[in-house]
Amino acid sequence: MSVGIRHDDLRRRNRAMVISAVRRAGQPSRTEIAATTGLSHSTISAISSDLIQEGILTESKPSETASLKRGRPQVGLGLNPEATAVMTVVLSLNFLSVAVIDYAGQVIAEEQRRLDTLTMPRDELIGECTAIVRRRFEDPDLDVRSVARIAMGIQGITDTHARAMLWSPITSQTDIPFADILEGEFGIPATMENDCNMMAVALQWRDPERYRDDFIAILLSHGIGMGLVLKGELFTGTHSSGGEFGHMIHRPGGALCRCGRRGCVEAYAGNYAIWRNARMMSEDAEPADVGDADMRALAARARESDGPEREAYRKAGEALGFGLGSLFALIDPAPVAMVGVSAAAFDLIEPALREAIAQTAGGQHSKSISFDTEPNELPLIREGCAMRALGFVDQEIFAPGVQVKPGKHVA
Amino acid sequence: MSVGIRHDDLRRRNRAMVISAVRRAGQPSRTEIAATTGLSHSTISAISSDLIQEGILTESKPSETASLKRGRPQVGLGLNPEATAVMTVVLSLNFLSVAVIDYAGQVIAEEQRRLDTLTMPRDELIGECTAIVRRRFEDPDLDVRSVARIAMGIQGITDTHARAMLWSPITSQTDIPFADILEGEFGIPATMENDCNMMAVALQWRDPERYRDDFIAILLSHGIGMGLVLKGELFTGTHSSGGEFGHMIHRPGGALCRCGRRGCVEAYAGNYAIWRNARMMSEDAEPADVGDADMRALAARARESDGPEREAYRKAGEALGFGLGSLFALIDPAPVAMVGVSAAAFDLIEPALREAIAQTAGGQHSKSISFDTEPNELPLIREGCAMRALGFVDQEIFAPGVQVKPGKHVA
DNA sequence: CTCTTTTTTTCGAGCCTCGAAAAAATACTG
DNA sequence: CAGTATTTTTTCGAGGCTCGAAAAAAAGAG
Repeated sequence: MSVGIRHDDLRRRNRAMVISAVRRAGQPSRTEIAATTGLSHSTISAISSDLIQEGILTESKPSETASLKRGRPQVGLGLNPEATAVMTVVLSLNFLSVAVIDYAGQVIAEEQRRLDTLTMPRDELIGECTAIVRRRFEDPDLDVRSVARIAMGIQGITDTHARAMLWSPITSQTDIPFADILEGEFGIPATMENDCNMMAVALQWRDPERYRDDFIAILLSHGIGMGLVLKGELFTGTHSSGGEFGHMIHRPGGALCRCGRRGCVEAYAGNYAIWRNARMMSEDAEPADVGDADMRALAARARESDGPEREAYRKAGEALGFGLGSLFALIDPAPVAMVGVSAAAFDLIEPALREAIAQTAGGQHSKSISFDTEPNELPLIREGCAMRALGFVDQEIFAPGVQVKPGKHVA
Repeated sequence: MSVGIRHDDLRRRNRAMVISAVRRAGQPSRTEIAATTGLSHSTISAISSDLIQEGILTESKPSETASLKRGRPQVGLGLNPEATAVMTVVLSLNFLSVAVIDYAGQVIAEEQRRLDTLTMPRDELIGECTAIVRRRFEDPDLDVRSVARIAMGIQGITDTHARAMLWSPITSQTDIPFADILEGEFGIPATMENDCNMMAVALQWRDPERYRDDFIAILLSHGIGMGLVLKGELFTGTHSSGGEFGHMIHRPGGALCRCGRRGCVEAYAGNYAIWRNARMMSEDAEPADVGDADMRALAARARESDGPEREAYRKAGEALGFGLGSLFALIDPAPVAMVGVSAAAFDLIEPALREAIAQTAGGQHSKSISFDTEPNELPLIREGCAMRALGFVDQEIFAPGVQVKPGKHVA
């Protein structure tokens, strides 16, 4: 069962609520905050004056929404950009990037770097990651002590506690405890996040109307990944980052997947699988890396004529459709965002995908399921990491100590 | 975002915590409750003396665990059986049962009845359900006003809010708002629960060691159903009861399922599917009802000789294995309880099932996944309904009013 | 310049939890 | 059998938190 509520938790939680309301709403007045949180004006007044005093919030004086109304004008509350900063590190295939983000969410410094992740030995890979972070800290413009959190995102499987990369397609290395490494190196709390989960987090912030309580973000790239939000919360597996949509079984004993098994969705819909089918290679052919440019050229050819390229995309759509259908049997249909280079070829994928879904339990709603596409995953992953890190800071700045004890579950 | 915590919520929640601790632990002393909830002894003392005064808890004097220790002996706190009562109604294929359960969880009255659910018209089906409940209320031994909740369980799909049956294999009727019907008829709050979810709830109470944070209950009967507990909480779909494991796609375009689609797991592992395969009928053959006795005879024949019967169970195991494998790709492996008549034939199913799982993303753990079997689902469903109803009562008795406002989700 | 309206702050009241100390209830000891 | 030690439970005052009501502040309207 979850633990009882102590008297001191009360303030802590309500402070959290106020900060979260401000981060979400932009420049809300105290009155608006009182309305959305359900707390009384007196309480909001007390909490926000504390937060301002502590330098967490700032009053953003007048102007803004031209006050045409009578009465005392509202004064907006905003996050103080200088309250603290966070750092994001995103490691993807052959590419490493880092960014420093202020408390209000603005990027204040960044650096990107190409490197050959696939062949790189373990130590070198870790070394590159720590080095790029170190260079940011050496930047004289940046006050080192202002960085309160590092969130690292990686393509691959991470553990539930967001401490380590367990497996990744971008390197042959496994089980790298990046969070511990970064914390040890820089003495700043760090987490290791799954790329697709961060995409989902970012979508939630980018378009809260559309991506709110339930939605799915699917990465269509070299591999197939998924970030899933259910009832407003990121869904993770019980041991790992979870949601290995790409490795649901599409055809038992079917095409060879990069993971070594057969018949996974990814073995039909990953870049290498589309490439393999478009070239009419065997379904057992070893998965090969395909560049984004090659994939775009492939899509162009598929649009031109009805040859094996188009058929390859059709097969990808079918695999994705049946996979989504099975998923929808479990969680009910939800809006889907397709992200990554093959999302730019979604026009080639969609017909077969919808046809497949229509044959599944999700089928009755197949027409109403809406798809969005976003070809570029990296900015999304970075945004997600930033929001995640800021979220942790929000929770920690106001909660000096006093964390819930690990309790048993509740009925 | 979720709503702020009011000062009065504090007591409400801590009262809930105490009641829940007592329901879970049996006869805990105040000291034990203080330990598990993390609240101070003074607080527990205050809350429990309130609860005793209100007739919700009782002090179960001494004896019990022979107090060999020095010092003042602990006095156990228990639920007062007379505090209130709940009623469960379970509707399954050709069978309707009702039970009255006291606040401590003991059955105090019950009635069961056979009826032909498949052919029964809508009004008659509803009429039978209300009539059996009415008969309980007419029992002079029962104080009508003591029943505070009705939980109805049904095989089939229910909506997220536990108000209505949307679809069920036991009748051709759809969208029956049983919760509203019972509330309207008897003026007592009611819910409409999915059978497999209730099985999962019951398992959690029966064996909290084994079935705690993450586990799966699978109903192997006429159809294939699933109840899923993740991170200690019942997992439901966003619109429906969710977890339609039986209708994940095993083989695209494959065998005909009772739901009208093709290739579902159920079309290979449901009773009718096993029967169809054992008789070497076409996979397109219309699903037919098979009695439990016939299924037991089939299993016996399969054990005797390696004929089509054994092959039918093998196919069922394969379908279940690949389905579980896909599920484990999404949620990580967890203990599984197999429930229902075909769980008694699990020895015939298990080899192929494990072989299939080994070929999937869950494969690396296939050996460590443990299966439990329970051939009789009805008692589980009833227990689950009872615990669910009592849980609601626990929440409502101490929370007179003051419910959280429907809020937006939190970061 | 005064009145009206709206936002924000102030202030006392009422709860709630906590820690410390007291009270209660039993086993151990000689 | 009386006194001591030990453990559980209750009591009591202190400190904090939120709330509602009223006051204060800051504008536009007339």
